[in-house]
Formats: sequence, structure tokens, C-alpha cells
Amino acid sequence: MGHAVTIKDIAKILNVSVSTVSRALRDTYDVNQETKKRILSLAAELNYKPNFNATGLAQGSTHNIGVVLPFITNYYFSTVITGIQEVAYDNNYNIILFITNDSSERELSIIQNLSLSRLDGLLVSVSSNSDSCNHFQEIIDEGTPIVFFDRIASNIDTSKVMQGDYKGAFEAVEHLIESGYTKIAHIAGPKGLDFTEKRLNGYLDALKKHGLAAREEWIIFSGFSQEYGETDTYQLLQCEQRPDAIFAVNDRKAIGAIVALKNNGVIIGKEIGVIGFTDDPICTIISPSITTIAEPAFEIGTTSCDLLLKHINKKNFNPQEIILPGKLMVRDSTRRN
Amino acid sequence: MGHAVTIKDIAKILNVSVSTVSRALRDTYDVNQETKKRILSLAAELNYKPNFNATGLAQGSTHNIGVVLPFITNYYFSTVITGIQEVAYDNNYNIILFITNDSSERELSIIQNLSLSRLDGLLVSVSSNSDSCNHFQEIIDEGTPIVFFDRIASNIDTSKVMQGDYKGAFEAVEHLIESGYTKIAHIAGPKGLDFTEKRLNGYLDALKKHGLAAREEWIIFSGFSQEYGETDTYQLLQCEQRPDAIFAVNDRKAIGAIVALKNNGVIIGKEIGVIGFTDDPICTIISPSITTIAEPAFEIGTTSCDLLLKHINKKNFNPQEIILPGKLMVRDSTRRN
DNA sequence: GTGAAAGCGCTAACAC
DNA sequence: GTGTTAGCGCTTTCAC
Repeated sequence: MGHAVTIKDIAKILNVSVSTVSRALRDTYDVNQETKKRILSLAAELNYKPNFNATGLAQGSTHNIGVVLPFITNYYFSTVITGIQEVAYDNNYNIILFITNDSSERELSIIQNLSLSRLDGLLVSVSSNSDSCNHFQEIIDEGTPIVFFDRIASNIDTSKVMQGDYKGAFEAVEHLIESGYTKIAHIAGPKGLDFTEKRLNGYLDALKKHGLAAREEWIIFSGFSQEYGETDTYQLLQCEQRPDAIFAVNDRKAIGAIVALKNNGVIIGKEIGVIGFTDDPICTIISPSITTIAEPAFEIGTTSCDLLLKHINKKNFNPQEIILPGKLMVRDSTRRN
Repeated sequence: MGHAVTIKDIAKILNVSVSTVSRALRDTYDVNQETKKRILSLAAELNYKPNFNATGLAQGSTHNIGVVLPFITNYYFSTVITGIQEVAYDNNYNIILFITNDSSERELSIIQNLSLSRLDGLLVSVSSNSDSCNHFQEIIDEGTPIVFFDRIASNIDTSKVMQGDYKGAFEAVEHLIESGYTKIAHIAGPKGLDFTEKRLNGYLDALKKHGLAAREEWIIFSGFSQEYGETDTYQLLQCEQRPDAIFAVNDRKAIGAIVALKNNGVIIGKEIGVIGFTDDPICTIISPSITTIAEPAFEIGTTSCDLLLKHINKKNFNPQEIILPGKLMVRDSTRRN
């Protein structure tokens, strides 16, 4: 296999010093144009590739960024990663992936075992039952920047990228109201999660604005899966006052609602309207197609990564909170005729 | 932030040499039990974490493995990655993710720009239009092991992990036949891709075994997306001899077929049966639910990663080809009543 | 059983 | 504008 080409080899061949080669390669301008050219062309010819372990050791940067998130097996997160990857690739950074399975223990263990020496920064979406976020603060204190996306740790002072949860929920509910629904239920996520709260508030405020009642029995907190969507919906159908529309915290639960309603012979749209949140591709495939708020997943990824790169490249970069708006996608599940 | 704890610090505090610390930490047995204990407990107390840039530099291993694949935004690949991640995590390896967007140019550029010095091995699923695979051979020749999964480069001598494409397809078609369908069409993937060929052959052989005709107009090659599934199906409906069942190369195309048939008022199952391949969760959500061959995506991930680790840890590990069987999931799209 | 020292590939003072 | 040198944190001969 022969050993990989190093700057030493190049230096020897060209009869210059390693530092000259290093400087030429990194475009430091106190290098003679001629020798620089020779160095670059020889490097290209020899297919020289820098050893990042060495550069990392020498100057403490690795061009690796860590991405910590609950899952990747859903549309939203896998699209976010694709966005992150796009920006990272363009800037010559690599993505190291950590999956928490939405378990805070796993998250903690990942973070604590993280070898920061191999990471220039971290992009994270916290797991839903994360009670404390001290471990993140410690990382930041040790000098590794973090940018939170989607599921943020709100008490930590760093950049955050979110979708417009409040506004999206508000818009979703307003759409239901404008479509003529008046008894609007909300099947929410687990309590205590930031974005769940925001969507709930958007829901409540939209009702308030239009002078509609928010009955306690119409608001159900549970998990994020389709199964919870189903059981929540069965519960709603038992209510003393049956709702005529359901705002689901995400598309998975909206799908669960659709399934439950179908099972009970309820005509979706006409009798009970359903709206979700995410715009999972499945929304257009299922019948009836599901009205939803499209989350800008890809942009969340690119924006977060951009921001992290800024934190990495200028320390003391001022933390920013960016909220990317969602977009109402009207489909059959909220059509009354 | 203070600098991170190094073995030097530990050595100084304990009044031993760095080499002793290094040996103790790595469980090399020529270290006094007593001093070893003291070293380990101090390391734990100080929250010592090895600098992998340094270990990488010193001994040429990084505990990073690269994963190169076309997409992550679908059920199959994201589940495979989750499997890979599970094994990597347990063995203290990190995953570095590279997404080719199914473009062979991008793939080539990724591979050529790969800094092998930061990778102990590579897990790859090639992009569909990859004409040449020399770049992979070069990587292997330079000493970095590769394991292929799913979409393999068949002419390269290294370990490969696949699902039972031939057998799965055979079983799918046999299921159709046993369900009473006789005029069975196949909407395939693009020509020239290994697993597409295998599924095609499984289809052909199952027909042959049962003495059924394989008409050329019933076999359509196109892309993998739902849209192709739709257009392929419209084309089938135009055939002189209309087929009474469709074997789709994957679930996405099966969904396309379902949509197209619904649009044309065809009763799925009764008039035309549809079977897919993958077991995307959507199969159970869509109506009618889709019969399919479940791919062992998670196991593909864990198996590939296991195998790669073996290649990394013993050079000259003998390449293995592992085929993991799929599983027939019977649902409504192939029920005739 | 332990220490000294060289070296992995690169960067960054510091000379000249 | 270029070379020399020390050093990043760790492993690994080679002595003792």
C-alpha cells in the first residue's frame, strides 16, 4: 500500500522546507508565487491529502461536527440531516452522527463520553424526556460550541433554530375555524417539551382570538406515535361534547386520528376535520390526504449548520435564535364537502 | 475552560511516567496492580478523555467509520443507519456520514476527497448510476477496508451484506400465483443495478417454475420513485393483454401503482393484485394495505458494521457475503375477495 | 515493572 | 520569503 503522501515527502522532492509546503498548501501569502505553484501542482499530482489527525492535534480543530438527535427514521429528522450534510460538505466538514433513541440516559452517556477533541462543534436536538441540560452547558463551557435545532434546551445561551411552532399552530387552528369547524380538539405531545407547549399555545390563542371555547377534555397529552394518535382520538369520540375537528401535534398522530375515525365510520372532513404538522410525504399518499403545516426541515438543517460554522470560526459570535416559518398545505382532511 | 486533562497531567500528579499511565489506561498487563488502580481512579476522577487525534496519529487508527449511501430520507436507509449506529456505539466507534444524493459524480468526489487518515473503514451502498467502481478498489488497496451493503459493487473482492433479493422476489411472485393471479407484470428499477436484476430474475424464475408466460410488455424498467410507479402502471393498463397482478420492485413504486389503479377505478386485490418490496411503514397505513416482502433493514446495518469491525481488527479477514432473508407480509392488496 | 526518548504529520513561533 | 525547531497528546521501542 505504501504510506500516504505527507508534506515531508513534498518538501524533500522540491527541496524546500516543510513549513513552506504547509504555508503554500494553506494559502498563507508569504510564499513565493513560483514555489507555491510547484508545490500545489506536485501535491495534486501525488494526490496529497492532509492528515486531519495531525492538523487536529497541532491546531486543535478537526473539521468534524457532531449531530445528536433522537431518531433518524422519520421524514423530519432525516431531511434535517440531509440539509446539515449539504452545508457541511460544502465547507469541508464531516458529520458524526449520534442517535439517542429519544432516551435521556443514552443522550447523557453520549455527551459524557464524547471526545471533544475530535469535534469542532455540536448540533443537537434534545430527547423528549431530558430533564436537565447541564451536560450541554458543560460542553459549551469547555469551549465547544453547540447549536440547538427543533427540540431546544431553552435555558442555555447559544444559537437555536426552530420552526414557527406557535405561529404554525395558530395558523392551523385558524384554518380550521375559517373552514367552519368550531369544536376543535388538540391531541398534543408529552407535557414539558418546548415545542409541544408552543403548539398548544398557538392552538389556545387562535381559539381565544375567535371567541371559541377550549374545553379541557378536548386537549390530550400523550406520545408522538401513530398509536397515540389513535387512542387519543378514541378518547375524543367518547367526550360528552364531541369535537368536530382535531389539530394533531404532528402528522403521525394525525394519521392515527384518520385511522381511528375511519374505524368508527366517521367521514373525515365532512364530519370531523383533521390537521397535522410536519408535511410528511405520507400526507399526500393517504386517503383522505392530510392538511398540515409544512415544516422547513431541510432549511432547519442548513441554517443550523451555517450558524454552527459561524460559532466555530469566530468565538464570541453572538448567539442567534432563528425561527423558520411553516406553510399551510390544504388537503382533503379539512374539506367539508 | 482550562485545557483538557491529558496523561501528562495524571503522570505528574501521581509521580509516574506518561508511558506508565498510557499502559495502565489501555490495560497492558505489565503494570503494577497498585499503581494501575491509582491511575485509573485518578483518571476517572479527573474525567480524563483520550484525545483521538493523538491516538490516531500515533497508532494510525481513529475509531471512525465512514458510511456512504445515496439517501437517508427513506425508511430503508435510515433504519440501516440506525442499525449501524447501534453496533458502532457499542464498540466505541463513531459514524461519519456521507450522502451521495444517488449521484455517481458526488460519490466519486466524496471518495476521492476522503481523508483516509481519519477513517478506519468504510460502509458503502453505491449510487445507482455508478458505472465504475475503481475508486473503491483504490481505497481498499490503500489499506482501508470496505464493506458493501444493499447496493453492492459486485466485482470488488470484499465483504457484502444484502437482502435476499432473488429469493424475496421469487417468493413474492409465488405468493401472487398461489393467490390465483396468472398474468403478472413487473415494474422494475433501472437496468444495470445489481439488486434490480436479482429481483427481476426471481420474478422470471417463479413464473417459469409455474409455467406462466413472461410477456415483454409486462416488464417495465424505470426509476424507483412513486411517480415512476404511477406512470409504469398507466402503461401496463394500456397493454394489449392487461395483467392481473403487479410485482413492484419496491414499496414506493407499489404505492404509485395503487394510486394509478385507484385513479382508473380498478379494484385493487380483486381485479389487480399488487405486491411491493421493503415493508415501508406506509404499507400498513395506506388503503388498501400493501402486501410486501419485508427487508431486514436494521439487521443489514448491524451485520455490515459487525463485519467491517472484523475487517478492521484482523487484516486479512476473509471476505464474507451474507444474504439476509426477507419476509412475506400478506396484506389487502393481494386479497382477491 | 517503569522511564526516557523518538516519532506519528502538521502548525507556528522564531530566526535569518 | 524561507528554514529551523518545538510541540500538539499519545504510543512504542529500548534501556534499565
